[in-house]
Amino acid sequence: MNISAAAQLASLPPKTIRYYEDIDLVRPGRLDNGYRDYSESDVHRLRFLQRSRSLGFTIEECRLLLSLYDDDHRASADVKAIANAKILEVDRKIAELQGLKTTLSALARDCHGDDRPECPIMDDLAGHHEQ
Amino acid sequence: MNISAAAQLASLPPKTIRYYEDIDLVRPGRLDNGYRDYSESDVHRLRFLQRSRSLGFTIEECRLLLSLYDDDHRASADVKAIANAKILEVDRKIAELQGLKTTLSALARDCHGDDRPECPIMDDLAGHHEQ
DNA sequence: CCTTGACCTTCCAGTAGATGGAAGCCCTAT
DNA sequence: ATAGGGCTTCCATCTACTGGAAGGTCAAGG
Repeated sequence: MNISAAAQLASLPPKTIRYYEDIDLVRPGRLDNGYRDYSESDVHRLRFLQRSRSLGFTIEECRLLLSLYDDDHRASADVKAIANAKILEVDRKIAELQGLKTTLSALARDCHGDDRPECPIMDDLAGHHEQ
Repeated sequence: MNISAAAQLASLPPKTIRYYEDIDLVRPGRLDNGYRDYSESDVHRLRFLQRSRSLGFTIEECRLLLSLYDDDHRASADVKAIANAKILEVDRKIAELQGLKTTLSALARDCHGDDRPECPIMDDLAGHHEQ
């Protein structure tokens, strides 16, 4: 499959996909005419990248996550430890999004749609969980 | 409060906080000696920025969200519409994180901690929700 | 067969969002 | 008064793309 089909499936611009190849995150095959040729599994990687990047993971974090699947030489114990660490991070992000949603919902609820609300929501703006 | 105290409370580097001032996201006062002076409400803004940036919202999206609280001239109907749109986005992000967590949990579970798992999890890597 | 248009390629420049380091001022503490 | 750490500004660098130019490829139509 060519790059724009892959782009469609992965919800990523072709430019970004080429960039991911430059930095060795994905290694599509090439056709005789020089066109990149993406397999199903390449598209899976790309979708994974799209998802985790849009959720605030850095490229290097994504590379690490992908390496969990790639690296046959990595000890399983390492894989497990890294995966568990990332799960905690994901849980934290979910909690933060839920806090954000609470803030936004309060704002939407308090807006009658015709006048400016009193909104002391600013107090809540930053969430209340200490870290 | 000076910049490093604010940095501590907001979980942001001082450098980033100065940058956010450059691009007019936060406007701390100044002491006579030229030092920046952060109020509680400045720190709230910064925490909010830290939170939403780390969750994948762009600076311009953050600016929009903050403007919901700032702009006394914006119609309430607009605030409500924007807040509701962002709530949908937040819900989508939460769902994606839950998908990511499922993937990572499966990986951690299938790793016995001593040997390489069979892991056909690659199939699941990109999540299964079409967009 | 040849052109037109929509692909694809590489390369190089520019943007967004920070981040690092130098040079110098401020403050407290010995 | 001088050593330390914190603060300031400014400029360079980095990450993660994004845009555009210049040119090759391919399927469709005249």
